[in-house]
Amino acid sequence: MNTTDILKSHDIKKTPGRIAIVKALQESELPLSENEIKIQMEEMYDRITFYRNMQVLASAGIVHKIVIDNTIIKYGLSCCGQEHRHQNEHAHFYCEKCHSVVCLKEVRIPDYQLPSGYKLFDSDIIIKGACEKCSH
Amino acid sequence: MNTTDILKSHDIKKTPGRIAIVKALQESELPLSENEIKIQMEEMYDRITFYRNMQVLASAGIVHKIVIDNTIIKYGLSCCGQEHRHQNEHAHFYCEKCHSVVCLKEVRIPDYQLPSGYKLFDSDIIIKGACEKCSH
DNA sequence: ATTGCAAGTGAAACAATGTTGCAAATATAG
DNA sequence: CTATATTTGCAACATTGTTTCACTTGCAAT
Repeated sequence: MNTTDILKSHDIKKTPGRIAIVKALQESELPLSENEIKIQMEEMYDRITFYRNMQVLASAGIVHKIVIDNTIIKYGLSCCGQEHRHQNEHAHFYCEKCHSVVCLKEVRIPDYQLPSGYKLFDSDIIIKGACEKCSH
Repeated sequence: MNTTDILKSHDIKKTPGRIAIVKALQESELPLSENEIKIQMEEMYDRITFYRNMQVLASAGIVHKIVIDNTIIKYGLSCCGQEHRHQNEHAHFYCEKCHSVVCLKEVRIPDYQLPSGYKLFDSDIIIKGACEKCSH
């Protein structure tokens, strides 16, 4: 699906900032940080608009925010906007050497047995280590 | 183990700020936020010293930092400082209604099968939902 | 108990991440 | 093309965290 259609199919207005964010993520294999997206957006980038658009894109399920720790944050493109709560959850891998983040779609998240009375809405799994390139 | 001995056994100098932080966590069933600890510390609290002491206590394995998302951060007392990487890892539960955090020591973290070449150092699991009190 | 000094503290300044209010600009439906 | 609801961009603010540096303190050796 192209960038315009992704936005249109979620009833989100097609603005230059939003198109630039989605394009940057589509052209990248890996989730990107705000700064990496900012570089691609060049002079179009505005911090406040960026945060607001990220909220819009995340609520729509088009992107997901990956919080590695409170200072390392990445944004990943979800699969054609089909990523919502309770669906398509996947773990994220953070390489402590090259600081890249990878969506581990193939790592299935097991069913946790929560203590009785607890209700599960969502879960975030961050796996830290060394990626293929960095573990030699 | 009392507060003083915990610090002494890790070769960490016993200062009023550190004692106050560890005491606040010992007296609480649940992990606490900076602000909750600050309230207990009263006029002794100083932001810079707090962050520095948290780093010291975390590297020693006395406390662990729990990042729910980049704006909700809690600090939990580890079991007698025996919590280090690769050991005693446990998931954390965040109640989206009352915003409390619970260490889920009984939820075992399964072995993930990472893609080949990837090395695991550590993992953080945040489970979000409603706690016992809030799910009725 | 005193002293020396490494370690810890606290103030100021800075940095990154994020939010809110408001006036101006714009996307899109009709 | 126009109307209008949405979006943008600026200013200001909030939270979380770090760095530098002068001053103070914990504690071990005497």
